[in-house]
Amino acid sequence: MNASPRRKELTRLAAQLFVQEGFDRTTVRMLAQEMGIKSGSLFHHFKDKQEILAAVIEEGTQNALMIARKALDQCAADPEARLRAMARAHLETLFTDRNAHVVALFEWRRLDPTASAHLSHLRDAYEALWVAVIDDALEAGLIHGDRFLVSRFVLGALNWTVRWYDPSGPRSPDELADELVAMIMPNAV
Amino acid sequence: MNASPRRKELTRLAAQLFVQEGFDRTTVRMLAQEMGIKSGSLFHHFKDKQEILAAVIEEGTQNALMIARKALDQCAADPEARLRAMARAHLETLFTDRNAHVVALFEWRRLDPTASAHLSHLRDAYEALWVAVIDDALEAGLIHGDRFLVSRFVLGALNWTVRWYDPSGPRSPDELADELVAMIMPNAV
DNA sequence: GTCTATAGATGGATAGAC
DNA sequence: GTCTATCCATCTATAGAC
Repeated sequence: MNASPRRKELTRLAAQLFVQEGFDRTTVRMLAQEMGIKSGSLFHHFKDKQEILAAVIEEGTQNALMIARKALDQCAADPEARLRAMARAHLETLFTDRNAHVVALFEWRRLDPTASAHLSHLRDAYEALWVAVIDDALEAGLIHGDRFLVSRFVLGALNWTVRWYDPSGPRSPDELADELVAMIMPNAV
Repeated sequence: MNASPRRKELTRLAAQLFVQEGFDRTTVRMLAQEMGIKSGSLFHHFKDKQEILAAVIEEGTQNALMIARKALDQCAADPEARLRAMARAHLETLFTDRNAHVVALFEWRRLDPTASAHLSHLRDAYEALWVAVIDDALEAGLIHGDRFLVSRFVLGALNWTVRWYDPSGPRSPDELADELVAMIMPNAV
């Protein structure tokens, strides 16, 4: 839709608040203050609060998709390397880029049905990327199990890091990703 | 605290609504209606909405702890069997017993600091159970990695099932748990 | 594009009768 | 222990001036 630089910046600030407080507890007054305007002015940029959430989630999922594609493009065809690259990319969008992807994952249910339907193809595209990479690893015999189950377990393990991992701690997001891959692929290096 | 049968029943109903709607979107009027009383009467049983959440989360964590302990008591000392038992117990409290444990996991951040501090020992006891079981599997050489990382990855994979798994589908929670254990322990049966 | 002002709705919680 | 009635805070969203 509308993707003015101004709106992009406002979306970025909204994402930050949504992660800190959760969507429901974030008021339009809080959003406006963070953006340096009054709450009434906010509705010049967004139709309503729902549209802000939709913008954040679209941004976050789009971003995750782009980062993952770039990561896959830059690495070899080796299934293990590709799996590692996906895990790293996922954590990068959660902790380095920050916020918007976290909102997409944890506040998806707060989208109204229309917005959810409109954005689901983005989420599906991202998950399809994962299933393809998992598939390759399965065919190469690196891991075993059902493609969808493995994908969802791995994504669950990665997503839940938001609840406990401190990116300013001793371990980098990349190391974290590598540890997860090592856990499910014990025969590799 | 107070654990009258009446309060237990109200807590159970509250858990159901909190899972369906989320804590923030659940109003005291909705809670009262589900309980068959008027909203004013609710405050005879609970000091405020926060106390309802605390009751649900205490119930959910307590329950997870009990189920897990019982499961461990009933199985052999074999590390693989114990890990499988823990995974099964975890999914059992999420999908069979239902609701209260889901609230404990997904709405913990909504607890006020006092309640959170008061309940954290329960959550810690449950996680300690996990770390101990993971530890045994590590020492037995069944899996590899850091004890805390493995625990959190596994718990993350299990917790995230709430977002996608349909317990009324073809796969039972026990089968799901077994698939996860197989994923990280590929050399076992 | 931002402001002030406020409408209109809904939320948590209380008081006091029964 | 439940009811009715209601207070009061707060929230989303709108209207119209600048």
